[in-house]
Formats: sequence, structure tokens, C-alpha cells
Amino acid sequence: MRKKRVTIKDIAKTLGVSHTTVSRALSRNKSHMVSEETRRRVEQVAEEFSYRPNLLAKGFATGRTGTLGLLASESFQDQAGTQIESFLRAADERNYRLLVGMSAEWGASSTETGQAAQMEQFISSGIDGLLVQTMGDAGESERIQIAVDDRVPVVTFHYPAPGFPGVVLDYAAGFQRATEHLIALGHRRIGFLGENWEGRGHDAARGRGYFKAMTEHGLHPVCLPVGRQQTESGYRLSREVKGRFSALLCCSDYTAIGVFRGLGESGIRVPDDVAIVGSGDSDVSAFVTPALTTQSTPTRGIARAAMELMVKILEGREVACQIVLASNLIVRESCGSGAVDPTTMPW
Amino acid sequence: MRKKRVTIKDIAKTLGVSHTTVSRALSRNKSHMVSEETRRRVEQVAEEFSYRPNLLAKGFATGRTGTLGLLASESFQDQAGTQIESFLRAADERNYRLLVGMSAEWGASSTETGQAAQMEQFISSGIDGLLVQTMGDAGESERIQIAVDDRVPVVTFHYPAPGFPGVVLDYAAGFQRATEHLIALGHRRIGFLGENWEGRGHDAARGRGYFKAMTEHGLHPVCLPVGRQQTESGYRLSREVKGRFSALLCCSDYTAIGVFRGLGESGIRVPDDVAIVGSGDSDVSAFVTPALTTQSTPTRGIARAAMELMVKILEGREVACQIVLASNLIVRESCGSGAVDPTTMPW
DNA sequence: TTCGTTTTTGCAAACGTGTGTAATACGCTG
DNA sequence: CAGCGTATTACACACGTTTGCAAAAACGAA
Repeated sequence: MRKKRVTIKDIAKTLGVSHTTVSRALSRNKSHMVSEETRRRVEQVAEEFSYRPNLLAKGFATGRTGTLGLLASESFQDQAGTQIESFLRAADERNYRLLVGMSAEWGASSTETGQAAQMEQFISSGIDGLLVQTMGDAGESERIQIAVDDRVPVVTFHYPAPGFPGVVLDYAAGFQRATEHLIALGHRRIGFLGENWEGRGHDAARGRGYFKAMTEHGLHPVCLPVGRQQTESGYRLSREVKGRFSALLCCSDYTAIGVFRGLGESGIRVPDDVAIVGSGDSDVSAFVTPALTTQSTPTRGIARAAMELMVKILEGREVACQIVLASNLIVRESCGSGAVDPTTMPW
Repeated sequence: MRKKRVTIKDIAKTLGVSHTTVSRALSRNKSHMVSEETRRRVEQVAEEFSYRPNLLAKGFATGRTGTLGLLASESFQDQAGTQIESFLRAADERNYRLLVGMSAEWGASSTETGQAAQMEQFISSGIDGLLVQTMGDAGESERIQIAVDDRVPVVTFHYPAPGFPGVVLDYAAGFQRATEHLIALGHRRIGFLGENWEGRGHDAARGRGYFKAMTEHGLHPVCLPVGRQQTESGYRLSREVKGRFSALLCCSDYTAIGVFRGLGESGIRVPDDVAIVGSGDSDVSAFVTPALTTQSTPTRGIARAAMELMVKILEGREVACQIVLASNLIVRESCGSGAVDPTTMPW
């Protein structure tokens, strides 16, 4: 007895008009007007039948679905969830739905679909635009190009993707400022803990900022390479710190936390003996003891800016541009500057 | 010069066959066979033209889109992101796409769409099924009923929604066990910090478990009501603890962290003076000092189970059932049992 | 009334794919 | 050769909505 879903034709039939009229009445079409009287009656019957438009058919007919694809990167650690959340809010505000995918291009398990495959699926699903979290890995541009070739507007976010519009975070400037902050506090022997020193990706960008600040002040930059397991790497590397550094810049809060633990076991106190700066402003960073001074990642701001850019592009008001967001230093307790901004703490 | 997207008709034309044949060749239709020879040629041309099926049209024609709706609840605090992440993985494993929405039924700002509205949008979008995170608030059943009335299979998760299939977490049993754990450690004056004491929702479920354990051991249960701002509430309530309780059960890790802070300022040590148990196993719980003993929320397991149930229902292999997941106690440092399971710590 | 203009409505095609039914071709049996 | 079954292909329509074009209705002015 499965009754079929109610369509505009059902409404048309009960009112004795054509389905065309109903369509126009409901969509408030400008070019063709429908009398106030008819519109009222149509809306009333629609309400009565609890009519729900078939967005599939609508999208099929118009070529617009009101849905955007969001490809988040799993490599973005614990921030992935927060980032997605921010985008959900931003999309909701502008009345877009979000088809979400998360992919790990590196170390993807066999069951998980690679980013390229997910992207093709999304494109086929008839999205109006694609939001891609960029990590700066090799082959990224080629992947994004797939969407562009299929005329799907793309907005990247997080890391620069040359040639594509996007919202990027200025990690280099952020880390330069962080380094200068430590120098201003009197530190001279400052170490850098990151995945790779020079090359591509986020850590390298941070490294460039660190390098610049150090050399500009006539100081010698030193990099301690961190592995995939960041907390563990930090813990391990903490052994090399003693007497060698008075401050450490970590490319991840988790690395910093590992260092915390390791130093604590050796009886080295933070920030009294060694100052530490993290990066990412993860949820945990305010809760560790001492609270971590960290380079912020404005997840919400990124989402907002990317969404706005996307809407502008969809409306033809913007063609391509790179929006650079500053990465601020959130000063808490771990580098002992004394002046902790209370608004950066959860209590 | 915007070339149109390539369709099966384009393929058909170049091969001199009908689009029907192409459709059948690509979809590997059983009832109508297509010769091996033709299939090969079709696939080759499809590859050559880098044909991508229009999933909108496909879904429109078949009534199946391969997309599921996920309605997460914002009230689920910092776990929302993790929960969504888990579902993305589970969906990917079974080759479904996920249309994600997040809603706060309570305190929703004017710009944010309520859950009911989001659900209607999702239904219109032609999803094959809907995954709803339940919080046990009033009107929830009526909301879910909307989807069911439109013949969209629904699977709820997190909190029991009577009459609908779902995956639920046994908070009551979990908190009962947590309470008994404290009793076994010798505690007698144990307080309960939760949003509401008796009624509906998660905290009430936890409260029931606590109540049961206490009365069964002839102890007197006491509830300290927590407000919306959990960390702050915990901080505030910590003043009432001194000399009154030797242990506290908090319905949220954030409440526990607020209590930590407050007690610390009063010179009361955890776990030496007061034992504390949290709930949620948030990302932060392992990083605070002392590391928080907490009732786990198996986000990944919930997603897996809900997804499996959904697939079974879609395939007609299951009609309705409630899957109850146990909520384990993760013993760390904050209740001083001494035996910390190292696998619960991030290092 | 008659014509012109504007407002309102309907017809029919289109979007890309799937599917029931009919047609064709081929080979086999009697 | 007629008759029949089977494998393969084609035709035509369906799915629900939008939209260009044309027709009808309403209205005002001459």
C-alpha cells in the first residue's frame, strides 16, 4: 500500500491547473507571473498535502543542487572534526547542504577510498562546488584539476594550491612571529621540531618562518626531525634537549605534549628550564599543565572565508583569489612570558 | 565554448548503438545481457571520453542515490567532530556518501536551521536512509517520525528512541559500574554532578545508574546540578565539595576539568583528597593532570554498528532492533586506583 | 465594438539514466 | 522449410521539475 510521494502534478490535478503553474507558483518565478489568488491556493494545497519538492529532479532539471562537496583531510589530526563542524555551520548559514568526505592520501588503508576517487564520486553527484582541504602534498594540483576540468568550481583551504582560488594560513609568518617572541624573551638557543625541514607541506612553511627569524637575529637554526607519531616523537626527542636548548618550537601541539612528558620525567621544568611553543591550538592545548602557548589555527575563520569565497565564485562576483589568514600566537603558560591572556583559557 | 558533459548517448553515438545498450553494458545488468564484445568496446570508449555517470539522473531514475543523511547533534560537545569522522569512515567502507548536518535543537541561533528543517531538506535530497543522533529531548520522536512517514529508513544512535531501530549506549550501566568502582576503592560519600537528576536525556540515564549503585550499597545519593557551561559549573561547584565528598562522578569530562581547577586553587589534591571520574573520554581527558578516569564513549563502535544496521535494513535483512553498546570505564589517574592501563594513555 | 497591451496560463520539450516490451538475428530441432 | 528458443539489441516511456514559446484571458483605450 506504499503510497507514492506527492508531486506538483498531484497538486495541479486537485486544483485543476497545469503542473507548470504549480511549479511557477512555488518557485516564485520572476519572468512568468502567477496571480496572487492562484499562488495562495497552490501554497495552501501544498501545505495540506505536506508536499516536499524532489530536489533530485529539481537539480537534474536546473543543474543546481544547493549542495557543496567538502573534502577534508584526515592528516589534519584532531582538528579534522572541528574543521568539518565549522564548515557545517558556515554552509548552513548560507543555506547550502554539505556532502562530506575525509581522505588520507598517505597511508590510506585498503578499504578507504583515496581523495581522487572520492572527488570523482562527488563530481558525479552533481555538487555546485567543491571545497578541498589542501595539505601541499605531491599530486595535489593534478587531483584538483580533475574537478576544474569538469567545470566544478573549486575553493581550496589551508595550504596554498597555486593556480586555484583558496584560503590559506600564513604558517611561515606565524612561526616567524613565534620565534621572535621567544627571542624577545631572551632565548638564544631555540630548536625547531617538525616533520621535515625544508621542502613542501605545513611543517616546511613553519620552518621557513623560524629560519628567517633566527638568521635575521644572527642565531643558528637547528631542526630535530619528528616522525608520524608526533606525541611519541616528542617524547623521544626530549632527551636531546638537555643543556642544548632553552626553547623549543613544535610544529604540533602533540609533539609539544610528548616533550612535556619526557622533560617531566627528566626533572626538567617547563617553562622554568625550557620554554615550549606548540602549533594548532588543539582542544587539548589549554588543558595540559602548564597550558600550552601555541600558534593558532582559526578553523572557524577558514571555513567562513572559504564559504564566502565559494559563494562569490558561484555568483560570478569573483574569479580567483588567494585569501591569506594570519596565524596568531596564543600566549599561555608554557613559555613563561608571564602575561597570559585570560580569554585564551577555557575557564 | 563550454563543452557539455559526456553522457551515455555520446558513447552510444560513437559506437553506433543505442544508449540502452551502453547503459546495460556499464551497469552490468543481469536480466538483459550484452555481448562480451560490445561491453568491451563500450568500456573502452567510456574510459577514453573519461565518462562520469550523472548520479543525479541515476538516482532520479532508480530512486537510489547511494547517499545517506547524517544528522549529528551539536550538543554532543567536542565529540561531534569525532563522531562525524567515525561515520565518514564507516560510510566509506561500505561505499556510501554522506550528507552531513549538525543541529542544535536547543538554543539554536536564528541563522542555524533546526533539526526538523534540516531533516526535511535531507529527505527531499533523495537520501537512501537517515542516521540520526538522538539526545532524548522532547519532540525527538515526532521529528524522526517525519522521515519514517516519508518512507526513509531511519537508524538512530546514541540515546534510546523508542520505536525506532538504533544503536544505544548504556549510560546507566556504565555509571553504575563507575560508582561501584569508587565504592570498591573505599569511598562512601560520592557526589553526582550532572545537568538534571531525574528525567530524560543522557545525564538522567547516568544518574539512574549512580542512584542504583548507591542505594544498593546503602549509601545516600546526592546530585549537584550542572548548568550549560560545564567547565564553569564544575569550577563553581568545586567549592561545595570540601569535607562533604570523597569522590565525584561528573557527567562530562569538562565538568571534571572545571572541578580540577577549582579544587587546585583551594589546595585540595586529586586524587589524594578527592577522587574524580568524568564521562565522554574526550580528547582532552588523557592530557590533563592527573589524567582523567572516565566513562568511555565508543564513537567508532557506534558509527560502525549504526552503519551496519542501516545497511541491513536497506537490504531488507533486518526490520528493527536496538543494539545496546556497553560503556566502559577507562581507569587513569584521577581516582587513584593505582593501576592505570597504559593503553589508555596517548604515550 | 475592436484593437493593443499586459497578465496569466498551458503545452511540450528537455535534463540523463533505467527498464519493460518488442524486434531482430541466429541456431537448432523436427 | 516451418517452428521455436535464446542471445542480443532497439524503441519508447518513465522519473519530477523547469522553461521557452505560444495561447488564452483580462483589461484599458479608442
